[in-house]
Amino acid sequence: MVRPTIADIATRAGVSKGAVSFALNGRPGVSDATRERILKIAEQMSWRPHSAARALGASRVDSVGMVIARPARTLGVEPFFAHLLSGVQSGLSAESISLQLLIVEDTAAEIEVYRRWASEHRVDGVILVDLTVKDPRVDELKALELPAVVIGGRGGKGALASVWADDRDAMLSIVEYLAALGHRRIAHVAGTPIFQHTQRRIRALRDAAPRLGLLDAPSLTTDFSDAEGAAITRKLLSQSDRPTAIVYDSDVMAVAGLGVAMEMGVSVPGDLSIVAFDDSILTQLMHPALTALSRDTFDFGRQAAEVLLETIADPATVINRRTSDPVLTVRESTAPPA
Amino acid sequence: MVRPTIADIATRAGVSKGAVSFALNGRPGVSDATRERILKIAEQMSWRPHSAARALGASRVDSVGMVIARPARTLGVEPFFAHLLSGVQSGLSAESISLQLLIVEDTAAEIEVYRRWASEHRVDGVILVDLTVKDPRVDELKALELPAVVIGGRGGKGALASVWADDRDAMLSIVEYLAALGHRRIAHVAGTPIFQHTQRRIRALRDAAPRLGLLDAPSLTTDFSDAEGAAITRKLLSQSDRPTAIVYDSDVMAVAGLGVAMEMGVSVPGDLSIVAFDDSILTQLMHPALTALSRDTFDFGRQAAEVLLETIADPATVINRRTSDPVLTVRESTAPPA
DNA sequence: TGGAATTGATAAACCGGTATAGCTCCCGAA
DNA sequence: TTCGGGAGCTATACCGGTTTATCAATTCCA
Repeated sequence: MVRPTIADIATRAGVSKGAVSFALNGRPGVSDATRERILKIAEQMSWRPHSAARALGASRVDSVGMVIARPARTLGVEPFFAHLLSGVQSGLSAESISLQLLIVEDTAAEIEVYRRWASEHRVDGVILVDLTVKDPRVDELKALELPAVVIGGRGGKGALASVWADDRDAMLSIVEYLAALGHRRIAHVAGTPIFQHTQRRIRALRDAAPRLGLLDAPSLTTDFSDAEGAAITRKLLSQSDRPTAIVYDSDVMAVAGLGVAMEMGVSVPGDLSIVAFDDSILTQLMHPALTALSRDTFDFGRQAAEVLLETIADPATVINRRTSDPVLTVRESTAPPA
Repeated sequence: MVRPTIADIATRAGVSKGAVSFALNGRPGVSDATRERILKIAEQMSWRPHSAARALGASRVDSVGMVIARPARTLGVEPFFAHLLSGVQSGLSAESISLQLLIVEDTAAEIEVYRRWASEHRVDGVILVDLTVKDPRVDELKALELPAVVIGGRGGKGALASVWADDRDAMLSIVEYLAALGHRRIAHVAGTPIFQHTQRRIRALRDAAPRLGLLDAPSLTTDFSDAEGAAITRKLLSQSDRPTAIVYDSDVMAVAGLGVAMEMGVSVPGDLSIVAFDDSILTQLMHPALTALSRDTFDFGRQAAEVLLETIADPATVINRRTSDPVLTVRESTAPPA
C-alpha cells in the first residue's frame, strides 16, 4: 500500500485538494461537517504530510539544527550535552519539529555547516553553544538571516536571542560558601578563556575576593582537559602557601584534581576542599563524593527550544531569557580548613 | 539577495531548466562546453540545491536518522555515543547526508518515531543501537520498508544489515588474560539480559569457564546503573569465597565497583583485579587506572554509516560487516591474585 | 545518398503539498 | 427586484527541483 496523498483523500471525500488542505490544517474555508468527514478519512487512510512537499510550498522545514564544535574525545564524558539535547527535544517535540545534530572539529567547520544549512533550506533555525568572546558565529548567522538562540551567555545588544544562567551568581554562591567555612586561600582552575562563561566566572571571583577577605584567589585557565586539570592541581598543591580549597570549572577536571590530591597525600576534605562547577554522575561516583554546582540542564535545553521557536515565528523581537539559578549540592569534598 | 534557483541559472546561461539540472548532476544530455558554462555560472551565483525540492522530485531526502532509547541520565556519561555519533557523521559527510538524532524514553516511543519518519519521508534510513533479544524494532522496520543497519549484533537470518564486533572473542580475551594471571574465581557484573550483547558475553564466559579451570564464574545481571553495580560488588565481596577478579560490563559500573572495594578495604589490584568491558576517560581518571577493553567506536560508527548508505542504494542485499576486534588495554587494576 | 542512430537540447509533466483567485449559492438589506 | 456579501468550495498557479517525451541537427553506415 503506497502512502496516501491529499489528492487521494480528496477523491475519496469527493472534494478538491484545496478543501482537504484547509480541513487538515484547521483553517477556515470548509464547513464543520466537511472538515469532520475529511479528517476521518485522513485518519482511516493514516495520512501524514510529506515533509518535503510542505517545506517546498511554505518556507519552513520543521527542523532545527545544532552544531557542537568540539573534538569528539572531550565530548561525551559530560552528561551536559546529553541532558541538553533531551531538553531541546522535549521543547521541540510539542510542535513535532525535528533536530539535526552535528559534531564538528572547530568553529570554521561549524560556520560552513550553517552556510550549507541556510542555502539548502535544511533548518529553520539553530541553537548555539559555547559562546566565545567576539564570537564570529554571531555575525555570520545574522548575515545568513538564520534564526538562532545562544545557550549560556547573553549575546549583547543587537545580538541573537539567548537563554542564560547567571554564572556570576553561581560563582559567588560557591566562594561565599567556602569563605563561610573559613577558607581564605581559594584557587580556581578555570576553562579556556575564550569562552564567555569562563571570563564571567573569573571576574566574579576576582570581584568578590576583597569583600570576602580572601588572601589569594588566582584563576588559572586550562583547556578543560583532565591532563591540564591535574597538572595545575599538582602545581597548586606544591606551593608553600597552598590553597585550602579549589574550584574546578568542570567535573572532569575536579575528578582529576582529586586524584592528584590523593596521590600527593593531601586529604580531601581534611586538607583540601574541592568544588566542581558542574554536576554529573562522575562527582557522585567519587570517594569522597564531590560538592558540585548543579544546573537544570534539561530545562536549559527545553527553554532554548522554546525561545528558538518563538524567534523563528517572529524574528524581529530578540528574547533574552534567564533560566533558574544553579544550586550548590554539598557532598563530602568540602569542610572547614584544618 | 535572494537565493538563486536553477531557473535563474537557466536564464543567465540562456538554456532550459532541464539542461541546468543535467549539468549540475553530472548526467548526460548536455555538451561538455555547456556543462562547463552552467557550472561556472552556478558557482558564481553560489547556487545550492533546495533540499526539500530535491526530496520532492526524487524520493530521497539525503538524511538518515538515529534514535537512542535510554533515559537521558544514563546517557552521556559514556563517551560511547559521542564517539559513535562522530563516526557516523564522518561516514555520512562524504556524501553530505545529514543526521537526525532523537533521544527517547523507551522502545515504544522509538518505534513511533520510525513510523513518523517513514510516513513523513524525513529520513532515507536509520541506524539502530542496543539490539535486544527478539527486538520488535526489526519487524517494524521491515514492515515500514525503511532501510536500516544494526550496530552491534548480527540481526540473524533474513534480518537487517549490521555492523558488529565479536563480543564472544572480547570476553574470551579478558578471561583468558585473568586466568593466565592465575585467577580462578572470576565474577561478571553484566548489563541487562535483554540486550543481545549481554547474552553473548554471559554465554562466552560460561562456555570458557571449564576449559580455563575456573572454580566459579557467575554472571550477575544489572540495569547498567552505578547503584546496582555497587550493590552487586558489595555482595560479591562479602562472600567467604569472594572472587579475586571482577569483570564489569560498563566503565561506570567498574568505577562504582572500585569505590566499593576501597570502602571495604579490599585493595585493588592486590586483593581484587578489576576489568571494565568498555573504555573511556573514566577508567583513566581512576586510581588505580582500570584495565579495560577498548573498542574503536568512531570506526564502528563510520562503518555503520557506510553500510547504511549501501543498503539505501541497494535494499536487496543485506550486509553484515564485522569490525576490527576490540583490544584489552592493561592498566593498574589487574595483577596476579594474592 | 538515404535512412537510422546519436547528440544536445527544450518543453512540459510531475512530486505533494499551500495559497489564492474566482465561482456558485443563499441570505438579508435597500 | 436587485445588489452586496459571506460561506463553502473548486480550479489553478506555485514552490524548486527531476525526469521524460519530443525534436532538430548532426553523424554514421550500408
